[in-house]
Amino acid sequence: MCPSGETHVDRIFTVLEHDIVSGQLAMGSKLGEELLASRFGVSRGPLREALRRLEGRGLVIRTAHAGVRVVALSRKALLELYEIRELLEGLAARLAARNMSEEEVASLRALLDEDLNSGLRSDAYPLVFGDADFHYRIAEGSKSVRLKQLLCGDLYSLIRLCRFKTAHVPGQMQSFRDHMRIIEAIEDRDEALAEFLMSRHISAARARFLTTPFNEASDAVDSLKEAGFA
Amino acid sequence: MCPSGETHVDRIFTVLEHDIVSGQLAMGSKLGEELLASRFGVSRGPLREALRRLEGRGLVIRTAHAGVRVVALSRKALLELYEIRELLEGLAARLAARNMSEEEVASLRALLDEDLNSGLRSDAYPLVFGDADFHYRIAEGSKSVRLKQLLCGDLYSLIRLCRFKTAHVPGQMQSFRDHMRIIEAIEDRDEALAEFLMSRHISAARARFLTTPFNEASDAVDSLKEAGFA
DNA sequence: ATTGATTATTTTGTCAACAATCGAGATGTG
DNA sequence: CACATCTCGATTGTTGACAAAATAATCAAT
Repeated sequence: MCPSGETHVDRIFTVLEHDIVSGQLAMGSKLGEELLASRFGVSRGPLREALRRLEGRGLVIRTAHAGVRVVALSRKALLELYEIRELLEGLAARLAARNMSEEEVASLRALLDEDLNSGLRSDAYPLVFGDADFHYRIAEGSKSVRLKQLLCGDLYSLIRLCRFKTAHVPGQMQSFRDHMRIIEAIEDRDEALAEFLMSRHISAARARFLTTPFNEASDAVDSLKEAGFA
Repeated sequence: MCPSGETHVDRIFTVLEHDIVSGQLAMGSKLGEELLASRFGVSRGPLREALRRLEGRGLVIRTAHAGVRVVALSRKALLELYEIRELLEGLAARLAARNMSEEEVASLRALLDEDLNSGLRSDAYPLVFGDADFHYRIAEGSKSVRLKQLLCGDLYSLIRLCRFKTAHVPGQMQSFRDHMRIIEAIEDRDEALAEFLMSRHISAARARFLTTPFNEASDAVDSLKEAGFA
């Protein structure tokens, strides 16, 4: 029933995590236990445990006797995430310039060159994925397990959760040029420059986000909180 | 049976979290379900859910059909944590200098003055608590809920987990002087200085940690990992 | 005596049923 | 008509039992 070690909880956790960070489950959605359990073809027990794991990672919020909902990130929370990510991605770039193997550097360079050829003509969608991949590899290359876990597992997930709404079409070219400069710094093993460029890269993304209208429901959440209802 | 909203899972989670970060549960300890369930006077269901929450927060590690153990932090992992905390605590100090209310600043100042009077004569133990309280208030004063959650909930917990072993008796006076300088910077609303001082404060702690012999079992874990057994 | 396979026991994973709690709609009252 | 209360339905919290897997113990063979 459980092929090769993977338990039901693991499977459900993975699927739900993906559905949340990919935006298929809207922020604030209620996750009824009975419904989800039947959808996954399991009992409520394993499902609840998977939800508890998501709760521990801050992707869902459970209120006693009321059920669990997908976390609703307010504009303020998003800005906090960007502020943190600005520092941590910078650190990752610095460590990557120090610790990445030559093979990893070459592979990343190849990835960027490929994006340059295929991504320029078309829409922004492949660039979004390319962007995710780029940052993922930097985190990987930092050789810091905890840092990679923080950036890829927690922070980046939550940001991507909202990125799908705020189309960041403007600035995609600038973003790509940032990436090019960053990998040049890494190739030169210039730690300080890599950190600076990456920090500024995130800072620019935050600034771009700051100017977006942000017509989301989370604004309503903010209003409620400010009014003292939550 | 459940007085006012707090469910069994919440209670167990809180107790276990405290027991882990306070060192009462040694790193790598196995947490048998049946035993713990009887100790808490509940069934295995809620206990497992609490463990799943801890798993999501990275405080325990579960291997399928083998049980859950308290996370064993290697020396390398500790250093990674210090590296991250250096940046994040600096950010917290900068934001605290910007966002802390006058009351919070005054209260923090009072706390330090009190420590100065009561803590100088005696052993280092109250200073450890004072240190935790100091950093907690800075994180709180940053007014960034995510940052506070990261520092207090995850990073600081894990570091305190090992702090109890590495007696940081040397440098306690220097640490206290650092705190004094930091609050002065916050009182002056000098964001850059507060960030710099706090970063250096953590950096010094890391350097101190780096020179400790570290006679722990996690070294064995490191050796095993390097040998490719895990 | 050590190694290997095999059984036994313990521990974990899952399930279905029960109890407790909350929310919505109905009902009665000012 | 507004408002408070009550009842009922639905959802969550908890439990004990059962199935599956892994560790521990047993024993035979070299």
